[in-house]
Amino acid sequence: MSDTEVEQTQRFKVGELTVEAGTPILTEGANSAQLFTVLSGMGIRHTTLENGRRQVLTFILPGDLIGLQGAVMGEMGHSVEARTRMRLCVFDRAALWDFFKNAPARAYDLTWIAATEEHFLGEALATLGQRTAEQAVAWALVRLWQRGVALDLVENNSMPLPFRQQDLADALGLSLVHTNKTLAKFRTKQIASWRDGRLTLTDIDELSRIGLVDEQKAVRRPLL
Amino acid sequence: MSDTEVEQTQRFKVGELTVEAGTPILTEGANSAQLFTVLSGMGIRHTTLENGRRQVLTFILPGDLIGLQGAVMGEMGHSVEARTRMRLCVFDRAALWDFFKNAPARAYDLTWIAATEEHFLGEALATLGQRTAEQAVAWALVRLWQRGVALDLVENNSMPLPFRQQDLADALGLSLVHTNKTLAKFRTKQIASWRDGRLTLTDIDELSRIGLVDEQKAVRRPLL
DNA sequence: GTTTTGCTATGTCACAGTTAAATGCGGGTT
DNA sequence: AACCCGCATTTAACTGTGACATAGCAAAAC
Repeated sequence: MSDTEVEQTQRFKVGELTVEAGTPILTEGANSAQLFTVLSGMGIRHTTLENGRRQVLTFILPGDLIGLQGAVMGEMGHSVEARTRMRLCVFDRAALWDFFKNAPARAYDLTWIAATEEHFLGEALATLGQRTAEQAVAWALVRLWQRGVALDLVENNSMPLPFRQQDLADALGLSLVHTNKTLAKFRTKQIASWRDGRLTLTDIDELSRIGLVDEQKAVRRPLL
Repeated sequence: MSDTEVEQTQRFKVGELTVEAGTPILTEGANSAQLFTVLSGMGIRHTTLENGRRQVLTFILPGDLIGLQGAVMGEMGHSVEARTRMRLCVFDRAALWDFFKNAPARAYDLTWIAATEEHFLGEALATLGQRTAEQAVAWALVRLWQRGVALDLVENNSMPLPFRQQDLADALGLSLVHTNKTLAKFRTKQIASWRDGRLTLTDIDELSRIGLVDEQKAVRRPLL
């Protein structure tokens, strides 16, 4: 971001917020008055069907924008929940329109962010629809790993991954048992190990091959 | 759209284009110089995995915007293909930035459109992940029906649906055979009938109940 | 008129993944 | 020390869906 862009963004920033793990940040169906950029910490976006089943839409990592959908559509289509303590930069929704009028470069970035989220959801849709369970778990770990690399979260072939196995299962439309078995298989084969809230990759090439990921770098996207 | 908005949009319109059924409009991986609004006709957005399997991301209906993702991200993450003859309103990608500078209201609508697409993909993801095959097919038919109603395409409880069963199967991550069997079940139960390129709904309430759809109206969104 | 092609329809069998239940472990609480 | 809770792990039984094969039909091509 250029100095001008930082200044423009700072003008719409209301403040910062810290939430503890487990805190609901946004609620499906509610009308939210704020958007947030994630400064640190991790969380999930999820939605619940009438049959009580939960779908995790995306895992939230630092740099992600939260709440744009509700801001422009008037009502949140999903909920957002913290999985660790999170620090958030808070933006006022009412200022969104001023943002478009006074900072077109930043507004363009917002559309870019929305398009990137859409692209990722499309990739996830293709995963659920056309990858097997093993391929899907591999795909998810590779994608999370790539984000971790981009965020400089990786040390000694390991990065924090403070989610539950049920979270990954609900993201991929798998049962908890099958997800557990698949992760055990990767651990046994010494490809990847996820335990104690950390992901360790031993063989990124093999995991990418299993997940049918062409190992392109994480998609470039702006921050708000 | 107000008169001013129409004028602003018209200034970025390059022209109109008619494509025949089967024509690829945008290609995954390519860099596209244009965006399109669908004036008439139908198509599909799809992507193909390394294993050769095809995922249909969305069905394209009149009013949809095509190519925004490629325009802001620099490269199309999926392909777009006409399923019938389609008339498209063509916008120049190079003019997108001017759009943001000179018509903030229209730029805001673009972000709104992107957020709406994202919301739909989230709902589709939840369908693939947490609905059974029967529930998924019912969900898809209800959502297509609702769009048909909003577009005034429905006559005598019937609307055009010029897609193949393989398209729906690939949208829901199901096999063609299973999709065929499920559609047959709906026909036998006299809930819905899809044949000869037309969808006829006999019992929208029952289909909604099966599909776990709360029958809210189609999400409101702007046009470009 | 015949053949080919694309799509839809149907039957059968196999299995990838689900469901239900039980167990183990570590951390927190009493 | 004992108990409780949340999460991970494991096992067994089950099934929804996929794969395969075959057939029918209409339109297009020859």
